[in-house]
Amino acid sequence: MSLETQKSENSKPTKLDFIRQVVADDCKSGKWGGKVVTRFPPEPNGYLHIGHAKAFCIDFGVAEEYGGWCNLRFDDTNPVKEEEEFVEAIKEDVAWMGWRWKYLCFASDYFQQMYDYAVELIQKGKAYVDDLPADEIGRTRGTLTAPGTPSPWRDRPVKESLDLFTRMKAGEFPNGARVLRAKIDMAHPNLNLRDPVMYRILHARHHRTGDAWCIYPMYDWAHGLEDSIEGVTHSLCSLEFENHRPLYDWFIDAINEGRPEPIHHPQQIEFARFNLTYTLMSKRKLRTLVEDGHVHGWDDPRMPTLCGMRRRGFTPEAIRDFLDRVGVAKFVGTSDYALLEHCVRDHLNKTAPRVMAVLNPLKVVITNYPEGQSEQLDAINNPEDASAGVRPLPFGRELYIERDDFMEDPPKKFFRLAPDREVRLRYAYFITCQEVVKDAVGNIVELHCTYDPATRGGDSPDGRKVKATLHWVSAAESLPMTVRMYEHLFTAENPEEVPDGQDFTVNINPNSFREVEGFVEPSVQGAEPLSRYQFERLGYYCVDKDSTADRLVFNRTVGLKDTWAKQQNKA
RNA sequence: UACCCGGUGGUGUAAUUGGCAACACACGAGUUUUUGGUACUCGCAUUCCUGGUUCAAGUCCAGGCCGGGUAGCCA
Repeated sequence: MSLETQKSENSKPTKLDFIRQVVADDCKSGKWGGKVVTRFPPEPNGYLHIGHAKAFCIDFGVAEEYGGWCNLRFDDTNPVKEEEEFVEAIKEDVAWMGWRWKYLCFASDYFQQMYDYAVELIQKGKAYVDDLPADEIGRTRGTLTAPGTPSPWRDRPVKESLDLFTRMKAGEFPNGARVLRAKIDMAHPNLNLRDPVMYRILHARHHRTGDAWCIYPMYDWAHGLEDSIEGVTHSLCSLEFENHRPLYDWFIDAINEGRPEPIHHPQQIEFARFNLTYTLMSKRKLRTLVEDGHVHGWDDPRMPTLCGMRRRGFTPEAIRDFLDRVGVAKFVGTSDYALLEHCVRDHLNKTAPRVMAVLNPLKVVITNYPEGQSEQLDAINNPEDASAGVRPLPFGRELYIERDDFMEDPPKKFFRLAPDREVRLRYAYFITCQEVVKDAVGNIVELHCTYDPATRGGDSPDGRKVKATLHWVSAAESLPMTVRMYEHLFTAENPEEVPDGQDFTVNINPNSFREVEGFVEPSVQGAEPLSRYQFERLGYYCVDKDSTADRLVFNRTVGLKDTWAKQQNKA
C-alpha cells in the first residue's frame, strides 16, 4: 500500500510534522525495510494526564498512519515506586482513548538480557563496579562547568568487576554498597556521559519479578535496550532526553563492538511536551492537589488526568482532535485551554442529545392554562443529527424557567422575559409575563404569565415574532438533580507563576467547584454514568458516577458559548 | 559561567525546502436562527535583533539577544 493511499484512508489532510516527515522519508528510502515500530513507555507509578496523551497519540498515531504498530511497554525498572494498580489504570486510559497496542510489554521481561549485555560490557572493559557511596559519586561527577574526577575503582581489573557484579546480583551486598558504571569520560561536557550508573542494588520486591532480582537497571541503561529488543524503529520521546541520546547510542555501539550480529539500533526523535493554560502537569504537584484535599481525588473532574477528564464528560474524540490541532514541534509552548473547550463543544454539539434543565429555578404559573391539566409536546433530540429523532416533553400549568431569563427592569439589549413581554418557551408556547410576585422583602418568588394556545409547538400562526426562546421544565413532572459546576482549578494562566516565596497553591481558584440543585426533564431518568447531554442554552453535562436511582448527579463538562454573558462582563 | 535544543499574529502550528506569510483557536464587527448555541461573512503580523549572500530570505551565512533542558544509585 502506498503512503498516499494510507494517508487518505485515514483522512488526515494535515501537513506532516517534523516527526512524520522523518518517518515518511524512512519509509520511502526503505531505511528499516519500510517497517514502523513505536512504543509508549510509561512508568506504572501514577495516573496518565493529557500530557501523556499527547505523547501516546503521537506514538500510536504515527505507527497507525504508516502501517506499523505500537507497543504499550511499562518501564518498570524501579520496584520501590511502581505498582500493579497503575498498570491496569494506564491500560484503561490508553484503550479509552481509542488505541490498541500490538504487544503489551514490560521492561522487567528483559532483565536477564540486560544483565547479559552488562556482563559483556564489563568483559570489554567498558563498565566497572564502583564502591563509592552515592554522595561521593555525586560529588565527583563535577558540575555543569567543571569536569568530574575518576573514581578510584575506575580501573579495577575486569575480573574483579565481573566477580563483584555477580555477587551484587547474588545479593551479597546491602542497598547502595556498590553500583555498576559505564566507563566513558568523566570530563565529558554532557554530564550523562560521565560514567553513568547502570545498575544499583535494591533489595525490593518487584511487582512482576518478585524477589528474582536485587539489582535493577537504571533508566538510561535500560531504555535503549528495551527499544532495541522490541525492534522499535522510531523511539519518540520528549525533549529532555535529547541530552541522553548520545548515551543510548554509546551503549548500543559498545554492545555491538566486535559482535558478529549487531543488535538493533533504534532512532530516537524528541519533541516538546506541552503546557496548558490554567493547568498543572507535574505529577508531584498533582499529587499535592489530591493529598492536600484541594480536589476530591485523581479523577476529580477538574484534574487534567485522563480519568478526571473522562469523568468530566470530555470525549476521547475531542481530546484527540485537540491534540492533533496542538501539533508537534520542538518549541515548548503553552496551548490555550479554550482550544480544548472548543474541541469538546465541537464534538458534543454533533453527538450529545439535547435536553431541558433549569439550574436556578424561577417558578412560572400559566394563569390561563387549565388547572390539573398537562400535555406532551414533541422536542427534537439533536438539531445537528436528524436521525436522533424526537421525544415527548411534558408541559403543565406550573413551570420553572431560569432566573437569569427574567428581568423586572431589563436593559436595552436584554431579549428575554420581562413584565408585559412575550417570549417563546422552546417547543411549547408563547407566553407573556403579566405579574411579578414578590415576598415580604422584595425577592421575586414567581411569575404569573398567560400563554397563547395558538402557538403550540412554538410557531405563531399570525407570524408575529418574539426576540427570545427560553428553556423550561414542568414543575410537576421534572426530576430534581444535583449539578456540579466546575471552573479552572487555577486563577492564573500559568499556575507556576507565583509571587516571591510562595508556591503554586496560591493560584488555586477557590471557586473552581460549586454544587447547585436544579430540575431536569424526565427523559433522562435512568441515564447511566458518563451519559452526556446538552442542557439547552446552558452547556454540556454528563452523569456522574455518584448518581443514584433516586438522585441524579451531573457534572458540567463545558458551558455553551455565551455572547450575552460576555457582553455583560464587558459592561 | 559548560554542553544541547529552540525563537513565525494574543495562543498553537503551516509555508511546495530561496518565490505573494497560510490554518485553527482566541478577540472584534456583522448575517442567519424555535438554543444570545450551531452555521456563515469580514477584520486582526515590520517572521527576536543587526549585518551579509541573492533579482528575491521566515527559509542560507555571521554575530548578538531571549527562552528551555542538563550536575538521582528517579523515569
